[in-house]
Amino acid sequence: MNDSPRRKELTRQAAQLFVQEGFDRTTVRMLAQEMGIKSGSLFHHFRDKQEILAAVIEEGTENALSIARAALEECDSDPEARLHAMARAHLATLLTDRNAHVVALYEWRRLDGQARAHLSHLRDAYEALWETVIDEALAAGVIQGDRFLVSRFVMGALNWTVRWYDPEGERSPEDLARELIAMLMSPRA
Amino acid sequence: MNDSPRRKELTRQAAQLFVQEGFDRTTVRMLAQEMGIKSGSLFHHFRDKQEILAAVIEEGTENALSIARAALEECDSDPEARLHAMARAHLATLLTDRNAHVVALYEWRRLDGQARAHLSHLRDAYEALWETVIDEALAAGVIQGDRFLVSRFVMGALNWTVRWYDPEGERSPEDLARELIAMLMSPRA
DNA sequence: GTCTATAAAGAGATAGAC
DNA sequence: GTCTATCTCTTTATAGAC
Repeated sequence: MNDSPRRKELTRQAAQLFVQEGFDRTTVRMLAQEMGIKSGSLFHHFRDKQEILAAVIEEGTENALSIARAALEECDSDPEARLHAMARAHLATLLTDRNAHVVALYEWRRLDGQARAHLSHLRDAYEALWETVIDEALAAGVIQGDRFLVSRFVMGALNWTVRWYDPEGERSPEDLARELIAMLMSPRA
Repeated sequence: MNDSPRRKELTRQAAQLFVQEGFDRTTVRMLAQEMGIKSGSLFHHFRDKQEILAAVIEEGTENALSIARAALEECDSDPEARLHAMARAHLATLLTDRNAHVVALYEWRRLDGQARAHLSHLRDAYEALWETVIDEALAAGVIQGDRFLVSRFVMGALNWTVRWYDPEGERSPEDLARELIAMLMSPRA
């Protein structure tokens, strides 16, 4: 529809509700209330509920991608440091930011075919970034295994943290990232 | 309500739909059609839709628990073999059986408070089994790290396979289990 | 145990005034 | 850009006949 700051803000608020309640259980009336408007007004900003979901997922994936890229640029080329940076960036968008990226991962199936086609290149770009960093680590021998499987196992371990991580607990997202990478590392040759 | 074979069969069919569509998007009419009855008749077997979900999740967790226990009994006490057995059992119930256990993991949040209270001991028992096996592996030094984090990372990597595993592809669930455990193993001292 | 019929509530979305 | 009002459809669940 457009890209106004207003729409961005509404998208951000929608993301919060989608995480809390799930997309299916979030009604347009709940969304409107969160945004401080009436439900009828919502459709001035978005064509339908699907479009809100697509906006949230686009925002969440773009954000994750740009944060990951920025984190990699601050690294030198040490494969372990780059793995670590990716894991920290991923957990930051999932557990600290705690919104749009979670929706992108957990509500992807609720996108209709058209939105999915439009957004899959973004998701693919993010996953490709992970695979690149994992390839570097495999090539350097700091981890071992199959590139495809390792990347999916690592992303799975990270994505599932959403289900059990307690922000009030003692461990920080950074602790989690460090422990996960440590768990994967092969011994120094 | 009861434990008839009929109810078990209906529960099995409900599980399939819940995996395909998600709990929220599965209507009682879809459930009834899958079961070959009319929607009104459904409420003779289950008090409400919530009770169907609770039945599916109970069935899925009990099944996962008994399969994991059986797999462990076939092992000797080698910690690596036991880890491997747990991973294989877990993936078998998720990817081969492909039903109730998936619902238990992915629709837990949709349970109401009462059902959650009633079923959490089952889920805890299953997670405790995992933690025991991981403890043994930590004690033997075949893996390293924090017991709590390792078990959650491993379960996360396994649970997320549901999202990307292709049953028509070249890799079997057994392949996945083997690769995951290999990825975790520390070098022999 | 299953059916038909329907009640009651809630959903997404639209129209037109302001 | 937001409001009120409302349409239309779908949802879960119930009642009572068979």
